[in-house]
Amino acid sequence: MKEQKIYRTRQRLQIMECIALNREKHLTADEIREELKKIGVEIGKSTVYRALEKLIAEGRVRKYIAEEGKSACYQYIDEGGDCVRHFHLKCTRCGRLIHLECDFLKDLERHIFEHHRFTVDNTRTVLYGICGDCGNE
Amino acid sequence: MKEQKIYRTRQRLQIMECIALNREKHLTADEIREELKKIGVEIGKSTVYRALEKLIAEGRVRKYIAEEGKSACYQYIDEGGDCVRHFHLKCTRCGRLIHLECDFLKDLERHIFEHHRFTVDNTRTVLYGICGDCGNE
DNA sequence: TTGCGTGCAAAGGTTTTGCATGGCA
DNA sequence: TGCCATGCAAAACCTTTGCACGCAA
Repeated sequence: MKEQKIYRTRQRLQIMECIALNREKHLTADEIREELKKIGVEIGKSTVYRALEKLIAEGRVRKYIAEEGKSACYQYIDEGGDCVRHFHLKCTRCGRLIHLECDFLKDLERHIFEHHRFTVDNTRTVLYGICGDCGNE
Repeated sequence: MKEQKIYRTRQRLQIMECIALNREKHLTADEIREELKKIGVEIGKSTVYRALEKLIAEGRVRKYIAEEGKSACYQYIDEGGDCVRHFHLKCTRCGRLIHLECDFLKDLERHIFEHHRFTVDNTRTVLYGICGDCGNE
């Protein structure tokens, strides 16, 4: 099992920059291409998908399933930030992303590790559901 | 807004029976067709999808979306039963999808609802991480 | 007889892959 | 120079839709 070198290509840097600039939103693969097109940059579809794949593997980008049937969304993860530690809840109705710092979730991690031999990675895990505001309607 | 009549056709009954027999698993639309083919029954793709759609609307079947792009899974809901809901764990190394039925997760749902006003939807939530087998290497 | 259901093929949409070419290190 | 990356088109995938025909009630 050997590590593969990762080249810093123009495309990869621009995709990364685009996501970092839009860190408060979350973009689909195609929206990333659109954003880049606005500033005169064209990048092939497959390149975007392949770049995102690597960024997710590196833990620099988080992938969301926005809505069924629709395309996935991607969002920048601030390095060293709190997001690496806490959990995320995403409302499937309004799309809001809630950052959750809570000891109960640490217990969850421990429980799953001890009883089910599985180490949860919360940089990739998102809990989907309905937030309080949407549930009250 | 008027109710639409629902006919009890051969296909619908067989699909329902197939899901009910496999209640401890969850099947994709195509797996349902495969199962039926084993006993010499052939049902068109679209029929299966359309039947499942109605069964979900009736609350007789639950749909799980483990991963975007991949096929959805369907599972029978026991009437009056305990609603054996489960969560999914996915190993990001070997790709294995683990079905987790565990009371701790019910506690998690309750906790998040009571303390954070958020209703977790376990039909589309997947916890990512490293499974025991991969972690030991 | 009415109108919902079926099944085929085709369409739709997102993501992946094959392959020749390009470019980082 | 040796690989990895790119980009195009094509393929792969799951799901939905159009339409003529079938069948439950």
